[in-house]
Amino acid sequence: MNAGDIASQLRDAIQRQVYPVGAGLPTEAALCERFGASRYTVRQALGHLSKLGMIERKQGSGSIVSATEPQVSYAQSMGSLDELMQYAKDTVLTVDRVRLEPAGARTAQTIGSGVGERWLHVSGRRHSVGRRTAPIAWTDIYINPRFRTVEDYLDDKTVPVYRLIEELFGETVDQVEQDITATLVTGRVAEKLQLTPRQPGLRVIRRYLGHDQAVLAIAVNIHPAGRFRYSMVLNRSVGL
Amino acid sequence: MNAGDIASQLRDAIQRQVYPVGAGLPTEAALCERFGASRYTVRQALGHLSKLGMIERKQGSGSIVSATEPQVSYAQSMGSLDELMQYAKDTVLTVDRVRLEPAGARTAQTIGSGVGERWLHVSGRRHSVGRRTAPIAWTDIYINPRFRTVEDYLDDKTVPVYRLIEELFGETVDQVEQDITATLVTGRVAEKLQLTPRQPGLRVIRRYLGHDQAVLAIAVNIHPAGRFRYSMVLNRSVGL
DNA sequence: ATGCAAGATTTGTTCGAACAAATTATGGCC
DNA sequence: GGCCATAATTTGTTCGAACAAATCTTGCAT
Repeated sequence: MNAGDIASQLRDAIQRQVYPVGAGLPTEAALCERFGASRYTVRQALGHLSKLGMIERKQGSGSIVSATEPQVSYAQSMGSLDELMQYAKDTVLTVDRVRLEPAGARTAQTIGSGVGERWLHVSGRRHSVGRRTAPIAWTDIYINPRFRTVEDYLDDKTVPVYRLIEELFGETVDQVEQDITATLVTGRVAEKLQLTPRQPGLRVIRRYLGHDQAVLAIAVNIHPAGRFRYSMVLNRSVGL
Repeated sequence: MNAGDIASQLRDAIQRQVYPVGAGLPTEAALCERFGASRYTVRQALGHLSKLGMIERKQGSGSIVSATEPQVSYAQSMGSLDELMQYAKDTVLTVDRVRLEPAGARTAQTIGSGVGERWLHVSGRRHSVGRRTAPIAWTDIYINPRFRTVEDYLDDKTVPVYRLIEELFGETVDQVEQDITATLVTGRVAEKLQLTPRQPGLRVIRRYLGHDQAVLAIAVNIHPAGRFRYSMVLNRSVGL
């Protein structure tokens, strides 16, 4: 009997509650005898179930059933943060203004900072590279004052700000929180985006968090309808 | 030398371009000799590098270096499709209409079917459960005619349609494609959502794909601004 | 030179064995 | 009974070996 078959049979047994959740599985030695397989093969099968999240194994103690169904999860296939941004490689940020300014009440709410904290505020338009088209987004970036010296490196517009922070300060972005809402594009932003006012748009807020959950930077993007679509593909994956 | 050390040394060698990307790694036998380890141990180390996405292995051919750095990926933490939908558990779908109707040109474009194909079209409003609030979405669901008999099971409104298909037909949703765009909510939809016309909204299209990339169903959700926010948290992870 | 078949190479899978490390059970001592 | 050292149990890791499956190489026949 090969590893796959053994794993399959054990999975069935667990689902038929031959081994209920919380109960122990037979020992490796016992399974070897039952299936007439070597310990290597049995261990491969058990390792598979473990990866599926159906059992937990503990040295010296044994294996216990932790779930009756594989812990499926849908993982977004994303190789890097650039893919999260999707357009980073093909777009250029044209900086309109850079200022170290105190957060107003609404801004503090948006970026989760204290009112009056002086974060570096970078704003500008994001264009497709190469072609002379209307901008695809208006961007407001709020950078933690700890990293305010990135201001001097904003020339190279193809490098995302979060990457600048990573490289210049040795920080790593460990987590990104992203919110997407619908909004009405009006006033100055509509003008900058060469848009007739009161058009619908996508408001994408990204919070870049460091290893200790500290906020490194926040980017607020306003995308006019029709110029941007947020796509993702989620694959069924098992375990993790 | 143990498996971890071997993996670590090979990783260093790859990063120092002793084995450049595209080039082949030494064979297992050679690595056994070099590190004075058994083939089992060497294979464990190679398997680790493979999981990290740094090498690709092919039976009969050998291992080639595919990347100089571990392929870090930002994985969306999502235990199930219900989490992708986010609101499934706390909302109820009130079905307005169910019809087997031929796809028009625009609908066929949206759902990726042929014009004239008769898909089961379910439309309705999605409410928060319990409270008498304005609906948070207008939903159009297009179901592959293969599964049109789910029509008889639509009563239990808390069960998402994709789950009905999974359970009734033994299908599994292997992939979900999701597109988010901004839109203007007008006409009949605005009315059904108790909305003054020309409000901005979020248009979320989800395509549920089976194991052979076959389209099982498509859901189009229109969320009025302010009543819905699409949030996600992405964690840095290595390997996948 | 070309094409194909046989052989060599390389990774994939399984076996039996041995020891290490962690946990649990046992038994004696107070 | 309670405590602690010891033994037994169980999983973790590694070894050497053998064969299978996929790929590549070689050499022969045409």
